[in-house]
Formats: sequence, C-alpha cells, structure tokens
Amino acid sequence: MHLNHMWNQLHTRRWITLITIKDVAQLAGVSKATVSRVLNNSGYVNEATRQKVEVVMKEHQYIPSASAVSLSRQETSTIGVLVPEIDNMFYGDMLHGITEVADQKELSLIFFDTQDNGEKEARALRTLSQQRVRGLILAPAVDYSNDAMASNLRKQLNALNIPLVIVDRDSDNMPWDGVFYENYQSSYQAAIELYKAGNRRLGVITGDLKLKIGRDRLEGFRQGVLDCGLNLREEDIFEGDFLTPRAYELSKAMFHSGDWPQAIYTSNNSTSLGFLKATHECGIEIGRDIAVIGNDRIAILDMLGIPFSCVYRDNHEMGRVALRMLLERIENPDRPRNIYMIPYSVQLSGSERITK
Amino acid sequence: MHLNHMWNQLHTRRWITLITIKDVAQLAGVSKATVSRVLNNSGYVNEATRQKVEVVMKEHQYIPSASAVSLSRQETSTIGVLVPEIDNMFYGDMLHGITEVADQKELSLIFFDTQDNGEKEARALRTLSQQRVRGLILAPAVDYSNDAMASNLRKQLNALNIPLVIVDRDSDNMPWDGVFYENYQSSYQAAIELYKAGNRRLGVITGDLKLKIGRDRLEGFRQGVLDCGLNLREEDIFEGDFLTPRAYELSKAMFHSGDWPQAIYTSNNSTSLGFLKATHECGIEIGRDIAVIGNDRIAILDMLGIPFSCVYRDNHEMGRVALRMLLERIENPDRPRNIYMIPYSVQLSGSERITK
DNA sequence: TTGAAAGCGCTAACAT
DNA sequence: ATGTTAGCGCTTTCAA
Repeated sequence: MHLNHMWNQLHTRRWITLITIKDVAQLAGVSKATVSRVLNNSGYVNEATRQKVEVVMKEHQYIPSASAVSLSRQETSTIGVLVPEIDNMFYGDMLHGITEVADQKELSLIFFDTQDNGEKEARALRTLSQQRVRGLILAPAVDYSNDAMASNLRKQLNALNIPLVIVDRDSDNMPWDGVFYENYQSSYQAAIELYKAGNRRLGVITGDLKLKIGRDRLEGFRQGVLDCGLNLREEDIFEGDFLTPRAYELSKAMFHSGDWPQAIYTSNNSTSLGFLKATHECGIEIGRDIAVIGNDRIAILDMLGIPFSCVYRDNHEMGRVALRMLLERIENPDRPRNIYMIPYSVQLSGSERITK
Repeated sequence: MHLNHMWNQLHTRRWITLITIKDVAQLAGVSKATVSRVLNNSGYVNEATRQKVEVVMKEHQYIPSASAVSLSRQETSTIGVLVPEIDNMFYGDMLHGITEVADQKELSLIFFDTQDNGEKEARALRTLSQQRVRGLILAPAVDYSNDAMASNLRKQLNALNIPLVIVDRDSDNMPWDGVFYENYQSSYQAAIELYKAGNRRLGVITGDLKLKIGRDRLEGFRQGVLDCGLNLREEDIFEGDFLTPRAYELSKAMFHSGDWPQAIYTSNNSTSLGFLKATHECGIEIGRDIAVIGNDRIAILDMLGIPFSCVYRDNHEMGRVALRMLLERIENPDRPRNIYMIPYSVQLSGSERITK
C-alpha cells in the first residue's frame, strides 16, 4: 500500500506522498479515531497515548488534509472575497482589514479580482460555491449599476444561498448584509465645511450617477449647500464617473471657461487626482484661485505635505467590520438584515479655504 | 435519504443541502459514474444520456464539491499567495498580475498577508500545506533578512516540498525559482542618467542594507558613479530603510546641514516620498536646488503632473511571470532552478536635471 | 456505452 | 479510554 503510493509518486511525478492519519495510527499503534481525537482535542484520550501520537505526528510532519476534513465535517473554514480591482488602493486597504480578522479567526481567504466585470464575477461566484466557502464578502462589479446585471447578480446570489455581506457599493433591492460608507452625510458635511471656510459659490465634480453611491454623494452635497442658504447652480455640477481622466477633462474645461465656483467638492480620490492635475496644468493655485475638499483621503498627499482637505472613511475598518459581520451572520442565519455604515471623518488642511 | 438531508438542514441551520452527484444520478436514472463522465467530459457517454444528465444538472443547479473532487483526484486547483503587506501598492499591483493568469488558467488563489512577520508567514505556510495547494508564490517577510529566520524559512519550505516561486526579495542559498527585479542594473542606470543630466556630485538614500535588495541597489549605484569617472563620497550615502519616515528625517537633516549633493538617487517609492516631503517642507526646489531620480514609479505623481524621474519595473508583469513560472515548475518538477529578472525601464521627466 | 465497487483522508456515532 | 464502522462526494478501474 505504501509502496504503491511511492510508485505513484515516481510515476506521475505529481504526488508528494504526505503521511495520512492511517499511517500515523499505525506508527503509533492506535486507531485512526484516537489520532483524530488528539488532532482535534476532542473526546477522551489518555495522556500517555496522546504523547505517543503527538511524537509520531511531529516526527513525520503529519499535516491533515483540508479536503478530507471538509468533506467529512461538511464544512470548510474558508471565506471568499471578491473585489473589482485590487490594484486600487481602496481595495488593497480593505483586503488588509479583512486579513487581520481572518488571521485571528483562523480563516483562509479565497480571493478573486473581478476586474469590474460582471461575467468574471459570476464565474468567481460559481467557483466559490464549489469550494463551499462558509461565507462571502463581495464588493460588486461596477456594471452592477446596469439593471439587467444587477438582477442577474441578485438571482445568482440567491441561488448560491451562502452567507454574504456586500461592501462599498450599495444598491436597492439587495436583501443582504452590507457595510457601506456614509455617502450622503459625508458629502453633506463637505458642503458645510466649504461654507464655513467662507466660500459662497460651491460646485461639485460628481461620480458616476448611474451608481447609487454617486447619486448619494451628489444629493448629500446638494442638500448641504441648500441648508447653508445657498443654491447649487446647475452649471456648477460637473458630471464625472469616479475616474481620473474624466475629472481631469471636466476641470480643464472649467478652468478654460474662465468662470468657476469658489470651491469644488470632488467625489472620490480618482476625481480629486484629475482635478489636481488640471489645476497644476492650468496654473490654477488652490487657496488663491479655488478651494477644494475631496471625498477620500489621499495618503500620499499627506506624505508629500501637499494640503488637501477631505471627508473620508477608514478603509481597513471597513474590511474588518465586513468580516466580523459575516461571521455573525454565519452564527445566526436568521437574524434580520444588518447594515453597518462606516462613519466619516473630516480632515481640514487649508485647501478648503480661499484667500482672495 | 433526501428527507433526512432536509431534516438536518432545518435542525442544524448550518447546512444548505446542495444536491450531490448521487442525487443527479438518481434523478437522471443513471449511475454516478456516468454523471461523473459528463461532468468531466471523459470516457464514452451516449449523446442522449448526456443530454438527460445535463438537463438534470441545470435544473437542480448541481455544483460539484471541490473538496470531494480534490480528495478523490488527490490534487487541488488552488495556488497559495503570500505577500508581506497588501496595502502597499506594489503588492496590490503584483496580485493583480497574478489574478490575471490565475483567471485564465482557472486556478483559485488562497491569499495571505503575512504583515512582514515571520511567524504569521510560517502559520500561513502550514495552512497552505493543509490545503494541499498546487504551488506557492511567496514574497518573503522582511525578517527574512535575519539569518535565523531565513534558515527557518528555508527549512520549512524544504519540508513542505511544494512547487514554489519566490518574488521580489531575493536571498542567498534559496534553491527555488524566483522572479526578481534588476536591482543592480537599474541603480547603475540611475547613476548614469544623473551624470548625463549634468550632475557631478551624486548621492543616495539607500534602502535597508540588511536586505540583499538594499545592498544591490546601493552597489549598482556606486558602480555607476565610479564608471562615470566620479566617486561616491561616504557623506553622500544616507543609510535608510526603505520606509518613508526615515527617508524624510535623513533628507531633512541633509538640507539643514546646508551642504548636499547635486543629485540624489532614492532607493524605492517610500524613500522617494520621504525625500519629496522634506524638499517641500524645507523650501527646496527640485530642478533648482537639487535633482532626483527614484527607484519605482509613483503613478500618482504622474497623474498630478509632478515631474519625477525614475527607474522602475512593471509590477503587473512581475505577478504574471511569477504564476507562469510556477505553472511550468509544476509541469516539470525536475527542471533546473529558474530565475527571471524583470527588466527595468527609465522614465525621465526633468527632475533628474538641475539648472543652477 | 454503462454500472458496480473500491478508495481518497478524515470524522463521528456507537460499541466495548 | 479506545476501536469499529459507516459515511462525506467524487473519480476511476474493472466488468459487463
């Protein structure tokens, strides 16, 4: 039997024959059940026996097979994580937060980058389902904003019937737990801060308004402006898409037009970058020619000592909360839907003020 | 039997009873073997039978269990990935590259963030071994530079006996495949570029010299300087650690001293940031008071239109190459050790030049 | 072209 | 305190 193993190994060159529970049992002169008991610290086992078994395990470097355990126990200890683009800092931070609690709970993560693509997302979900993950953390792909896609996704998630928490991108009609950011409130606050800094004509470069997150940020800001007793002119609303190139074009056009708001709210980090690039290129000086407050912190600007005011959230925390929430859902599948709103912080560093 | 399943589900509230191959077989009126055949497109199966089975699978949303398949086939289709800190852009980019080819090869990734901590790394490796991953991509934790740690790691990796490729951080006495960056050559080139730009007194903020990667970059630069007929003064070598705070302190001290090189080579992106922050804070103007060329591209500076010259590598490519190399190793375990050096590129944008 | 049966490595009653 | 046994869901000979 063992020889047979060895032969296979040599023959297929694929198999590093690891020692199995059966081998350990034989070597220690006990039954598999006993080995299993010491392995899992379950049931009764004589101290002497335990020692014996443990010695054998150490000596032969016994490493139990996760597949076998899962199959037998009918449950894995892995969590699936899907993000749209891991090379975006935001998701890197979030993933970091997730790994922190995964590590402490001894969970493994199966990771997918959906590349903002609904089909890859669907495939990934299928795979995750085969893996029988215990739960799922999903930052939906962007075409989630498309109705048909959203409905497909909803169907698929329903069919999967796996404990799930959605992060970052909210949407209507999604019955699952979620961790989102205070988009409306933070944007509202951005308006207030700009007002308090003395600005009276406020404008905004929006995100993708097909996304709820984009609409929320616009509406929060708009309401903030209104509540300051000002009004947000239509021509001071620049409709962007959360991406740098468009924000850059919009800003450039704005500066070329020769007429622009005293202060601008940029809807996310990419938008802020596009805006900053344009100011740079057009010789516009922040604090003199225009004020700005962004959504999302851009750590690198802090590092460089470039003042940039913002409303922002703790991305690590978002990841941590998501996984904790998922674990609670797994513990208690019947509790009602749970939504956690990550609070926002405000960081003022001068760019929200104009001195002319 | 099925009823029994249902009962368990309700009772434990844990089990979403998925349909198994046995159920499919019964429903389709064939044997498990036949279902397996259509599932894997293996062996002979009558077209009519295939249809029948496929219909049942669709209708009942049959999803095979990966654990069962792995256990039976004695092999998984997952790859382990370990990085020291995923919220560092570099590793985010690399992971993205890895996911690209994983996706096209239908491989799943189990992901670990070792937090630059040798113990977490060791634990992760153990887990990965339980998961019986097909192979491993490892960007070693930094305390890898410590001899004892390195030796432990080497032992553990040896014991694991899993196909492996090391990325980013090279070290001596590691017999595994690796994907590294042309540290020496790129640093050499940095010196040349600074010379060509007219600078004659060159300096460097080094990385962690306990790391091979740190020493290589220093030595490459030093040789470049020598080959330009200049010499690198000891006082123009500032010993950093690849992290922003120290680079910042060193730069500040340098500027406060009132005497500094015409041009500086910063050994990685974090170092560059610390340096830039200091120039900013000390009122030093790049191009007038000092020139700089960095190792690593800082995408955000490009976006902002801030000129910053650098030698750099394609991080996505690093990830792609790593996984491809791993797959080759898995195919052919006996081929000799394979090392791939990611080439460097040069991007000049003016900061390497001084106009005084 | 299909089915029966053994086995993958482990767990969990149930016996003893 | 320990062993026996029957699975877990799938693959893969071997027969038919």
